[in-house]
Amino acid sequence: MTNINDIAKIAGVSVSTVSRVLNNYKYVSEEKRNAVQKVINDLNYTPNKNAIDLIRGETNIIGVILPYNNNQAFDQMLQGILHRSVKMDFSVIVLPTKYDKKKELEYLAMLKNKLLDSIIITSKANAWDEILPFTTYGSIISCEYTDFKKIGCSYIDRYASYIDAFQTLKELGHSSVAFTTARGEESLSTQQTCQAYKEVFGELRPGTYISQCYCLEDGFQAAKRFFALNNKPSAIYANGDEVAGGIYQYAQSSGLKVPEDLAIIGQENQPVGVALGLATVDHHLMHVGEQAFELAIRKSRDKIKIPYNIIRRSSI
Amino acid sequence: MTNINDIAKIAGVSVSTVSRVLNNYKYVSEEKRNAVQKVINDLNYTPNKNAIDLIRGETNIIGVILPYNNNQAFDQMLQGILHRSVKMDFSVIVLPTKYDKKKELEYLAMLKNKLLDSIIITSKANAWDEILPFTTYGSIISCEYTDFKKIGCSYIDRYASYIDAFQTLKELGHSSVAFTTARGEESLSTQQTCQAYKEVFGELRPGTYISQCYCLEDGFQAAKRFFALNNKPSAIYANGDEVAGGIYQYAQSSGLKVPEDLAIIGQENQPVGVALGLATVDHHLMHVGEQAFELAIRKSRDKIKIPYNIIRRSSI
DNA sequence: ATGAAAGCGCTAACAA
DNA sequence: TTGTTAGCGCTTTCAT
Repeated sequence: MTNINDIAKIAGVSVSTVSRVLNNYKYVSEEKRNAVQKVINDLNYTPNKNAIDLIRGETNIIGVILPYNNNQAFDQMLQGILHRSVKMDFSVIVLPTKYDKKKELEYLAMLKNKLLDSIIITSKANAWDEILPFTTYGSIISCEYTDFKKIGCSYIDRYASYIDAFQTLKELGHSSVAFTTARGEESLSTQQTCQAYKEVFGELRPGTYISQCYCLEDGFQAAKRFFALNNKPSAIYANGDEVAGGIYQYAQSSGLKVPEDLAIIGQENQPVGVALGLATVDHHLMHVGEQAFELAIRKSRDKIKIPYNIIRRSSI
Repeated sequence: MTNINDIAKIAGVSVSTVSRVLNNYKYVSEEKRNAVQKVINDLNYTPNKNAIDLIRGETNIIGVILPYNNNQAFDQMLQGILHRSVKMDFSVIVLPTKYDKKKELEYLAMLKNKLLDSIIITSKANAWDEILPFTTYGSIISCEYTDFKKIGCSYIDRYASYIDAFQTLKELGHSSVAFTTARGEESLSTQQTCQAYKEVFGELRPGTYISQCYCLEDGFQAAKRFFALNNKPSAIYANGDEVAGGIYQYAQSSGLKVPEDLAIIGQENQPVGVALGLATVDHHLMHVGEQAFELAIRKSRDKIKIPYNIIRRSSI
């Protein structure tokens, strides 16, 4: 590894002069500047960013905490973040937690360790109490809404969107509505979906929803289970278009007409939903990610609400 | 920022003792170890990873160079890499190039700067000549095959798979086959597809393929253009299942029966293909990513070929 | 305009 | 077993 000392020695100047050339300082004579530059080019030298970061205490790297790397929703936010980061010359480091609290805390420590300028949390395992102290060391942005003043948010009003989705189905005349979720009751969005269901339909009877739905096959199996019940649903609100696609496949395979026998509505406006003509609630998660990135780099603590919209297609 | 000196001072020991406690060295008396640990806990101290990396010259971070962050294929490889990285306690930093040669070189310099242990290249802009010198500073793994001894590869035999796909269509009786690609002739995989086409069907007439196909809508438009030609295809090989899905939609919308009037085969076994019953060539790109990660961390220069397989569904 | 020297926070010989 | 000290590669005063 050739370093700044080598360059200085060969160019016949001091390390500080080399540093000045490197950082485009003034007060360097043209000749010395050229001499140094020549050596830099000849030796194909590049400064050690690590050493620079160590001193400067800034990295131009932002971390993204996300639970899994195989979840459509988190992926979309990540895409949005990457999108913006490319333009702004920031690197993005992906930090998957699997909802492991300890691991999450370790990642947050990277902020303290000056390895990261800021962290975007798409979904968290720890309580905010645990996370808040780290705001001392860098900005923390959440993709879920929180009241805490120290946390910037780029979020969607999930509860309102769930209400809206259920309301839409109700207005179409459905009284027997089922739904699927990703994680179980430990998940905020599952809780909110249940809450919204109660608000719209009055009560949430057991068997109304099925959790652990992530892919097409999960959707298929969920539909199968719903239709094995006494109280068969006339509409299903899926937690994603892939799952909705699986439900659609089940409908097809059992001769159910969509939407006459079964209405289906998904989420996130994915290709599979477009292809199958499935209605969907588009939460614009990519946009959520993009805005989160903006908040992160400008160290803002604003709360930005990203609007959702329902896309009506032939499945409802 | 409280640092190792503070801890040492307060605990009444030397920095090296603190360092030893931090790194679980032996030759530290229980009492000193406890004393140090107590101060560490009290002050909620965490070592500066940056400083550690600077000395050790290792980071436990690997970089992934990919052209875009919105391409199904690259995403899948990235998923595979992330998958493994979680288990191995490595962080992954995403480095999108947009095929910008300069940017790519900057990323490779991160290897030199000891910011990264190794780099996985999913697709590159620069020639290997430009890239090879960086192997001095860390391992570089390619997800495309190359002969260069210094580069480890986790790859698929794309050419063989293209041949196989075209051959499959030919054996089904198709003589008028069209195909779509992502990038144009500057792309290796486009070149290989063309080559394979020639090998199987003898010649590649103009209008046989359409490039810049990335999503459902692109597929739809491509199909539309194919069917505006005099020589309409009886089968289309799409460069992805999303594009294949768009082609399927076009077929539906113009009353073409699949596969009787138009056979469709896609790539990568995506949900949309499963939902629509589209045949596909599964290149197991996630697996490619997983293996690339393995090569990266063990600094291997092996060449691992990942087998593909054709999944026959009702669209052919 | 330029250089010497003091750090940044840590590890790792080397002594003791 | 413990402490002292010399770096890692760079930036940044402070002199000159």
